[in-house]
Amino acid sequence: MSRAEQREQTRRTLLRESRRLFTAKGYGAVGLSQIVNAAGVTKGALYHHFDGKAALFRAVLAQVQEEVGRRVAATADAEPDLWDQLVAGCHAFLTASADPDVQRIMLIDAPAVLGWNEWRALDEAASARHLSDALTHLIEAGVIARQPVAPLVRLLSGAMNEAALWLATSADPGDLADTKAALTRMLESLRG
Amino acid sequence: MSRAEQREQTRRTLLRESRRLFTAKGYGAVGLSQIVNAAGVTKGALYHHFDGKAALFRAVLAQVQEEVGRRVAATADAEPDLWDQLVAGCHAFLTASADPDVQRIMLIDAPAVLGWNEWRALDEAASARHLSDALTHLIEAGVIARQPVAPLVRLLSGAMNEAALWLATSADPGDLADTKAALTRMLESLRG
DNA sequence: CCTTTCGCATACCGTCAGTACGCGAAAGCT
DNA sequence: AGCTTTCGCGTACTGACGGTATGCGAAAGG
Repeated sequence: MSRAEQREQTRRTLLRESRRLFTAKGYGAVGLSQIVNAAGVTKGALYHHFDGKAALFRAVLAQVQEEVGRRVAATADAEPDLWDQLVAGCHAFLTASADPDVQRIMLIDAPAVLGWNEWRALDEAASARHLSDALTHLIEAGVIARQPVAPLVRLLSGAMNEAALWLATSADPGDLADTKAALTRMLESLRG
Repeated sequence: MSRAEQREQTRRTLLRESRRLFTAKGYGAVGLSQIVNAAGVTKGALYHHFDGKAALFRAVLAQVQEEVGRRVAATADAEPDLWDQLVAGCHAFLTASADPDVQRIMLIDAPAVLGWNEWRALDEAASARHLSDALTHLIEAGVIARQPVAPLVRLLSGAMNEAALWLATSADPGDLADTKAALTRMLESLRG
């Protein structure tokens, strides 16, 4: 195996195993020794690829955010109508957030580990950007009233994040439908 | 000084200093040695009063939540009309969340330190309960449509938490007014 | 075939949360 | 008052953690 291949494989294994452990136990409860044991390497390898525990977490977070962003964008783009794209994207975000990786890594640990400011910047670049773009286009198209977009994005993004976490612990499968209905009603209020 | 007085004073000093440090640096970046130094005691005293670092944080969080709950309830109760109570309470929550203690301790660190489940239970008992009660009363009174309350509470609670954090880093003072306006529009959609 | 590169292992360090135990002063008891 | 018990807290220690310095051995380059 060539050196480049070996390097890539080690890096991918570290990302995979750390993501698994972070998801299962949370950032604080996972030691570097557990990660390198699971990956079959040593701390030397880890520090050769990443600047430390937080940097490793950052790389894992980037993966998760990229996956969520792709899923949301794909679902939204399937709708021809601009308004339907917004609704479909929001529903897709709720669905994607059912993934335990998303919940623990992206919604719970990330703000505390990276600080809220950095988390917000990454969230903006990944998923919230789609929401921001959609709302801007809808305003340009005259579908919803002209108003500041930034506060709306934060309100809606926060609502969806929190609802997603709540749905994770919910026993009643009807809760997802109820939440989507309530969220849709909130969105509809923008069209009024 | 009597033993009871001494005990009480040590406990209060520990709570005060740890709250100050947690707010300034965040839970993870504060060591127990810093806390006991600031309080003028030793780790023996800390472990005599609390079961550990997480338990100390829990006690601090309870303080913060209680303060926020009181402020929100007081503002809401000043309104005679049931609907105005809801709006006033939500606005009061946004205002109260401008406090750095609330942001760092209650909104950022608490979910990661205690886990989201415990955080949610405490949040429910403290501040979200008021929101839940208000919505239930409004449904009983026929002011808003009959619908599941729990998803609404999570959506609105999450929206306000996130908006509060965003407002904290906002430079434009008009953002608060814009956010309150957007939030009010969301609430109005319930009356439709 | 010799040299350089570099991916990674080994061994170590400072700091942290948490624990075991002892002291000394206040509180109860006769 | 004196004697004992209680208990608030200090002291001294431990294991585990994140992080660093350094060395080795195989692949790449000439």
